[in-house]
Amino acid sequence: MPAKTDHDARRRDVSAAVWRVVAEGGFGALTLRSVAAELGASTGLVTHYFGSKQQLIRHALELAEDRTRASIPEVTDLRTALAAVLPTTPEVTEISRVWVSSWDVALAEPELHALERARYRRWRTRLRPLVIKAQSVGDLPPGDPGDLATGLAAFAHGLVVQALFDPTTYTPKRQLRILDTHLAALRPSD
Amino acid sequence: MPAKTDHDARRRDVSAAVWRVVAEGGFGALTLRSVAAELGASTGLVTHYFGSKQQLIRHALELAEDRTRASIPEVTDLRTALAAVLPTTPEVTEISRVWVSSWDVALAEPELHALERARYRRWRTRLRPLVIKAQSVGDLPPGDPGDLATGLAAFAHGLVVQALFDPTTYTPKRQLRILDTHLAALRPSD
DNA sequence: ACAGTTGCGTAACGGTTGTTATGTAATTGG
DNA sequence: CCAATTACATAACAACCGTTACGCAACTGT
Repeated sequence: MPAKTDHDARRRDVSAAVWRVVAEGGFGALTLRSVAAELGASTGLVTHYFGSKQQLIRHALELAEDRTRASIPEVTDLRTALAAVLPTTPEVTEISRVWVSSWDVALAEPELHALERARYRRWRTRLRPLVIKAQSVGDLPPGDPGDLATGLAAFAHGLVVQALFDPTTYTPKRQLRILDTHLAALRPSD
Repeated sequence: MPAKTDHDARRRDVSAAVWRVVAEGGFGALTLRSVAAELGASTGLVTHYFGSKQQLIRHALELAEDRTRASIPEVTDLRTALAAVLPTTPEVTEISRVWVSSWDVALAEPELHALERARYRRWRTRLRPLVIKAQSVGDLPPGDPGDLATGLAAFAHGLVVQALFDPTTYTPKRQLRILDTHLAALRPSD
């Protein structure tokens, strides 16, 4: 019944083209035709694997999530968890670019808005035990771990945005230094 | 020679329509026709006052800057300066929405990218003396004031984003509490 | 070998986009 | 009063958008 080609492999090709388009031009540049052109194929191929533009956008966000997860493998340490989201490598820079870019469309469309909110909640939930651990060894002051996780996530993402707009100023080394001195400043003395 | 209508007043009308469009739908929704429709006028009127779409985008960013400046009047205190950018009022929420939304197009277009970088640099420069003052009275630990300003700006903007996506969780009160406990945690216990 | 299914290029469709030209009414200075 | 200028609606324009339909080639199970 099924035809020759490896469906999943082809889908991954389209998927990769979607990523390249969004990584370079943001979500404003994501169109069926730009993906097709990036792939050197026709729009028919794109619609064959992704029925509509909504699904393309959805898929781009899933890709961002997958790549984020892949770039942050099983972290048990707060500093590492925060350092992992900073654009200190081309890979993470690309991912960050896509996330920040997605906020325009995510703020406009209620469904994507809810998705992004859920994503943030998951991130803070993942950060929470690391915060508690850091508190227990005296690396962080006492206080609501949720608020602390929010603050640290905020610090990290805010730094991401500044680094994206000013990569010359915020070299990888400088980003990590700022993170480290920030964490050091948060450590209660004794 | 000139005709009847008050040119500047009319221009402000168009300007207000531009703001309403961007505040509600983000930069993805900013088109000549959406502005005209918002104004109940024709596209001819819009192009009469703003020649091209580039200028419309540019103007929307200027508006955001103006409103930001207007909502942060002559701040001499670090906490107030940071609290002023948090979306704790409808007005600041609207402005924040526009800024975050603008990052998609700002990351894509080199000219807007440079503008946003400059804007961030100005903000940090304005924050710097407040940081130094806070350090001198023992509210902030010693260290590079530039790095501290970056970190505090990052914290604030990161909190802005989370609050925009989760206003139920981050009520104005909670935002300010998170800010205050964060600043308190940064105070060296000498 | 043939019927059925899949892969995907081609292309048409109606709608929207930014830009530009045209027309017309109203105002003003001489 | 008239020539010049401005304000703006109307609308044409080519380009582009997402979606859909069509058609053909290639493969598969029977």
